[in-house]
Amino acid sequence: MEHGWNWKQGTLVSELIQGMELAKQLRLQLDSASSAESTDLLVQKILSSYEKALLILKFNGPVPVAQPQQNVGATSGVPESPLSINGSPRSDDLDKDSQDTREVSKKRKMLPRWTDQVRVTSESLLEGTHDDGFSWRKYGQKDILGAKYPRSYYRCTYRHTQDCWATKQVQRSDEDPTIFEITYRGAHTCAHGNQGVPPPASPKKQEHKSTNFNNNNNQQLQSQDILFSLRNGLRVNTEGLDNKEMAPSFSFPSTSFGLLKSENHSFSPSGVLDNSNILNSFSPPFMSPATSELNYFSASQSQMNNFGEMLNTHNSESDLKGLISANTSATNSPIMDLDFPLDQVELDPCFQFDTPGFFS
DNA sequence: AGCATTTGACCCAT
DNA sequence: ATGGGTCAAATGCT
Repeated sequence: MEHGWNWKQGTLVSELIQGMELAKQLRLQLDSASSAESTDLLVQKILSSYEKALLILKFNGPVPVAQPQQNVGATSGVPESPLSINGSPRSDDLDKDSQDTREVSKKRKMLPRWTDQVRVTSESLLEGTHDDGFSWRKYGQKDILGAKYPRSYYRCTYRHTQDCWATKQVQRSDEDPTIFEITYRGAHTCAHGNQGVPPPASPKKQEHKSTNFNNNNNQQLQSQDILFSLRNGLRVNTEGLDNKEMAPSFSFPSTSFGLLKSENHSFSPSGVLDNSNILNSFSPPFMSPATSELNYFSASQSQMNNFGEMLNTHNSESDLKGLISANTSATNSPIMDLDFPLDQVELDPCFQFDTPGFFS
């Protein structure tokens, strides 16, 4: 462990915890309809905490130490590993060298993974043409043991042309058939999904269509995304965190986009970040093109990517992971909220987490 | 013709 | 041995 990072990590955790506590206070205040001033103050404090945390993350940069490939996609969300991927890893590579196949498989396994739960409304059922700006191609469907509905497998259309290894799985919920659990793996590296989305067919769709930002510029927008995400109720799921996959699952409440948008206008993160593009970073409800599976995001994939990547970037697995996995094992629940540590871990609010040596 | 989906088979991890 | 994930030929659609 690097001492410098330990210290920053401690501060980071401290800031995050503080932000979480403040958010809880805010929630209480909202429940009790407190004054707007105190609410604003809390919001500012929360934002300040997360900003600090983000700055810590940002200035640390990628961990230079050789790491397992699980975090190679720290900035782009998709591994930029030297592994040679030719898009046809199976039969072709088998002939050439089985090593390649293994590495491809390994790479795929290491892709960050997160899950989004989305609810299908009758409206979206009818619209049927929602798009998240990314182009998916279905490559498989399987009946899953114990699941009522089959699971569908999608990959980025531009896997071969742009070496984009993003995939997603869509699984209809047994309990609530209107809910689709979408598991994403890897972030898009293709330009298509993140360039300006083609003009929508109707003004209504324009409202739902996101202008996806370019992945290459993701870094600039990460902070905005994260702040916005947090402000709108970030949920972190550990689905898939089976102690091998490090990427936490980020789930955003399926709030209506109208609400998100209107709220966002008043969101000003202390002037440090230009949030003028935040609106554009959100993806609309969508339906996978030409598929029978309905799904839509409540928040853009890139947002979830970004946050997961931020947490992964530095591979400071120990503490954040520790917090998460500890709870996972304690509850044995596949899904849990990020706010668990504050409920289950007794923290002295006055404790100085950035005390040198605390995390070493 | 070109692209997407379907679906049985295969591979791999457990 | 089994289940999940992926491939790729067959088929469908535009």
